[in-house]
Amino acid sequence: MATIKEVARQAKVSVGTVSNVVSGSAPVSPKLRERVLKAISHLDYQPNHVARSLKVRQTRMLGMVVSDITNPFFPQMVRGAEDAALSHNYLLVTINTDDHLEREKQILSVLRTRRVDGILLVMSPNDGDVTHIRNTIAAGIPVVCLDRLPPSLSVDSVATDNVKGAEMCVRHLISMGHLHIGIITGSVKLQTASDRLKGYENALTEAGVPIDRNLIREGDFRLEAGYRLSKGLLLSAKRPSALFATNALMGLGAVKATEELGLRCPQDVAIAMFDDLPIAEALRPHLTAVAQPAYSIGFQGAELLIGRIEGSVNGKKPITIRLEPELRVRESSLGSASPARLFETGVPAQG
Amino acid sequence: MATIKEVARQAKVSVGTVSNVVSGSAPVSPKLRERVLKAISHLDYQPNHVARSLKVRQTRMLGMVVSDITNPFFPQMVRGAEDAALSHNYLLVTINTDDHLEREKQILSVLRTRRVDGILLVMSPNDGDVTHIRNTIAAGIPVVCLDRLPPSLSVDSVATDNVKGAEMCVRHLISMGHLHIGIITGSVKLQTASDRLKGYENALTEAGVPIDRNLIREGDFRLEAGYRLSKGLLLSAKRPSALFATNALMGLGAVKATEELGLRCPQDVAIAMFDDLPIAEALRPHLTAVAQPAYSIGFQGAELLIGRIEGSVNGKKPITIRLEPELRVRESSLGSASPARLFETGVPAQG
DNA sequence: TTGAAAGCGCTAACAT
DNA sequence: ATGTTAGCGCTTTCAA
Repeated sequence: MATIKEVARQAKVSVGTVSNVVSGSAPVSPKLRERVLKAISHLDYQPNHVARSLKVRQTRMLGMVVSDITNPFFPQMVRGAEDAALSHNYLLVTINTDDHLEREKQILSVLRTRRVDGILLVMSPNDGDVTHIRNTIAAGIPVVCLDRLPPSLSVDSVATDNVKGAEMCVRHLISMGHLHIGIITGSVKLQTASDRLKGYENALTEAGVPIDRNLIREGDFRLEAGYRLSKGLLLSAKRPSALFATNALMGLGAVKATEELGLRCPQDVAIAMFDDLPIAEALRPHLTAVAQPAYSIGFQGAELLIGRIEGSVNGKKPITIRLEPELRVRESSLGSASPARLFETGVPAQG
Repeated sequence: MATIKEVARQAKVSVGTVSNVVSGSAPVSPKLRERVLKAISHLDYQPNHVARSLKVRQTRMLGMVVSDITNPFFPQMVRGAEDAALSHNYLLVTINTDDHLEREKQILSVLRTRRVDGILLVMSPNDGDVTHIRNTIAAGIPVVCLDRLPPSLSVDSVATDNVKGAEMCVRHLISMGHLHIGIITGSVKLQTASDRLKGYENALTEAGVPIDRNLIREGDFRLEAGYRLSKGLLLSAKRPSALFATNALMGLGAVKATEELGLRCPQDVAIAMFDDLPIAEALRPHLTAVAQPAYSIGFQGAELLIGRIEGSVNGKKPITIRLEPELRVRESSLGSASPARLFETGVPAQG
């Protein structure tokens, strides 16, 4: 690979002039510019960005730490972040943690050593152990948290209003006549999960329906957990007439469990979930879902981060962006709870 | 951020000694090592990987160029590549092209300027215009092509045996009594697509079924195209009794079209597709699919690439790895073509 | 075993 | 407008 020196020699100019031609940071006479350009194309010269990074002390790289890109919620978010990053000439480096805190710590350390200019972080469940994040910020690397929020940390963040989304969803189920609504949730250590649970409780409470702890089942945000917890609920003495899954994978698990038990959706059990799938409408049952603006979360997160990096956003107070969820009602929740069915399964109509 | 110099000063040793402690590349006496370690933790020193990269002329970064991470086939592949990369201490930088050739060229140029050590590439449709890839390789950056193969380029590659996968799938449909099988395919400019088409034709031919060009519909690998092309086929005079979708998104489009026309799957029209979805078994109808080892493609691709980079793999001849697809038969293809139905739609049983 | 110093390829300050 | 040069933070020879 040719260096700036070789280009300079071939064009019979100084390296400074070549640099000026390449970066346009200072005027160069047409004659010399011509010669430089010719040498560049002749030598197939590509500036060494590593050397530049060392000199100007910025890599124009952003770290993106997600739990698992194979979870269909994240690719959209990553695309949003990538589009914003590239439009500002940053490169996005995405790494998965699988929600392991130790891995997250290690990755943050790698990103520091790599001197990324900033980090977009989807936190792992952490029990308040956030010193690694604090240290990263203290080392001068701005961090913007996406999707999940750190209860005990003052940091910029972009996320959906999860309480509200869950409220909308559960209110809808109640309006369809369901009073016995099971919820399957990921780790309530994640504020995402606890907020959705709170929304569920709010909606029930405002409708005067007492909270039944038996209807609340906690696992992780994977399909398998959704399947297992749903099965537990559907086989319990007081079978719920509706299931609220707190993310898409758990929702699919609920569908699988429902099917496997020979129950019809929505006639026997209604299902609604947090997160919509891009492919949802192509599949049966058409699932009622709370759509999150995943792309926007990524995009706005990256914009905010870049604002911090470049100083256009300043101020000590953390910036909190809450995006609006959208309820998409589809057939999976459209069967109303029928007293007859409730009677059959021995569950008396409540309220 | 502390530098190696500050650590050296604080530990009262030379920078060379600090370097040796950090990298372990030369022995250091316990006494000095101790002092250095203390200074490092005291200053929260993180070596500057950018400076190291400049000096040793390797970034330990791999570029991963995919068409679109929101296509559910790719996240698994990326995970495979990431796992392999991280285990060898490489960082994976993933970028989307949306199958735009111009964008691919631009990204390859960015990756060169960034001095990545190697590139994993899922090519865009290119009409044989591969000089940008050739140039990248000529510049000393090894490239391994994944999933899609360059007909006119001698380069390492890892992909599924697409001909075979399509053959398996179509043979299965034939064995279920289908002789009038429609195929919806992405751009046949991609060898991936043309190979699957070839497999389709092979299976028909070996069964003595003549190829009907009317049953072959070409679009791109997106859901919308799958939907549109399927609708066209299902509304045509000779409605096929089975649909073979050449990727998952097109398959979902086919499901949507089938539903929308009030046709039952598999009773009215059987559906089978290339690519399995991790979430497939949670959804109705359960789709018969040719599963590709996406994770393996990514993993083995990265291993091969790293082998090239580090010289453990050499030899001028390109290495071609073909992985075996696996047919997963599910309910969407289990209805056999009934003569009665064929009669209804005016299609006489053939063969 | 340790220290001193050159140099990776670039930018930017300074001199001309 | 152009050339010269110091220096970004590290690794690695070479000498001691």
